[in-house]
Amino acid sequence: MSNLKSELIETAIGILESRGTDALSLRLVARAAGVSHMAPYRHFDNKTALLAAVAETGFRDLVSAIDEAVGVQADDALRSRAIGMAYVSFARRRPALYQLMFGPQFADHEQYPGLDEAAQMAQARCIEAVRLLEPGTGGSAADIRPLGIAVWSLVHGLAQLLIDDWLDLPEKQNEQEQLIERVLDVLGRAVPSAAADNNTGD
Amino acid sequence: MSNLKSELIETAIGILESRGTDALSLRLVARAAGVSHMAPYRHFDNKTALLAAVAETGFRDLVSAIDEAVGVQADDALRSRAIGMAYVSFARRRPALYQLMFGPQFADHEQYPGLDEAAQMAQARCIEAVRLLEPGTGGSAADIRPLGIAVWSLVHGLAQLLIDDWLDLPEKQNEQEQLIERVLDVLGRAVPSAAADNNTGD
DNA sequence: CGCAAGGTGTTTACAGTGTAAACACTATTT
DNA sequence: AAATAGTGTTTACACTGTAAACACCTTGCG
Repeated sequence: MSNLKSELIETAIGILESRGTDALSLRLVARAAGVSHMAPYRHFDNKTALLAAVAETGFRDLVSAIDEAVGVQADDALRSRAIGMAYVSFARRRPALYQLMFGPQFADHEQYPGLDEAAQMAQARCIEAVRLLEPGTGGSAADIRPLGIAVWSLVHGLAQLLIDDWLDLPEKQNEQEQLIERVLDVLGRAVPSAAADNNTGD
Repeated sequence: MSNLKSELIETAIGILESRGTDALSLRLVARAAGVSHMAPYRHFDNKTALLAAVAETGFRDLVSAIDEAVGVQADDALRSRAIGMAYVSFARRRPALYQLMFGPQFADHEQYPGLDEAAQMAQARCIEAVRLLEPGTGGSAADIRPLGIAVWSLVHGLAQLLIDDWLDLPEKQNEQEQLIERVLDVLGRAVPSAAADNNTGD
């Protein structure tokens, strides 16, 4: 019963990651899956809908990657850092997928509820990273929002800049990772103090 | 003297901002400029090259917007914040252009030197924002790098998330801006302390 | 002057794309 | 047994990026 649908998604991911975004055409996906070029339309309204399904899978993979990395760490501060690192690592490991996930194709991504939900789960991990860093502030849920957004923004922006090679990194890989850690730690340092003084006078 | 070349760039920007990225085809640009669909090839190697020229213009506009906004402010801290706000405002004002600028089309953007140079100028503004926030540390140029990257990442990521509507913002526009300011201020708060302790023990 | 050369634009042609329409087969429901 | 819904196919169309050949118009040089 419609094993084709998920097979198309997997095939699409395969093409995306092996031959790049430009090569990802509906017809190629169909051909690679061994069906006629119109078969995908029985399972997806149009190309964008297939891409949305691919992106949703991507978000779920991202969340899994974060959760795995975090599960290992015991200390709160380390777990928080691990979230950021896992996020960025995922983006670097699967750049084409990541770009698709945040691509401009899904202008009104509320049209794709699964996509939206999966993305919110990713965002939730960023908010969690903030919570872990807050010493013991229980109730100030309203003030945590800008911090959560800041974490997501930093981590997402860094991922984008890394993927698109806008930063000129050191060659050695461990130096690269050290630099990335330092960038992430900038926010890590900002968060606790932020919890202390939450109203900026302006 | 090839007035067509710049006219194609302007026409492309016009189409991009009025009808969106998907509508931006070489043939439409040519038609809108009143020439045959092959004329652009006399001035650009291919579609990507035209898009690169468009993106370069975008980066220059971004830098101008930042410089204008900053020129008004006197206080260092305010100028630093103004840089971030100008950056994000630009992205929100011209979303399609901004997406193109950072789009995945220019995989090896070193192939387009003008693009790369213009983008580096934008990055320079972020590094400047960090310098302005540093009280009086003169020589620690090496330590400023992660901070500059963090600023660029934050500001870029926030712009992307805003444009693609991943954040659910408050309706009122001044509340939106206040939220954005708070997000940017998170880093503003992190930077001075970062200058004090530059080696994270790990 | 004549004429080759190069720059700029045009027409024609082609393979590839997303998608609409009509059709075929198969399983399910009534 | 007959109607229906689901899943796949073939055919067709408008549109895309780009290659090739051709026309024109300037410019420099003998």
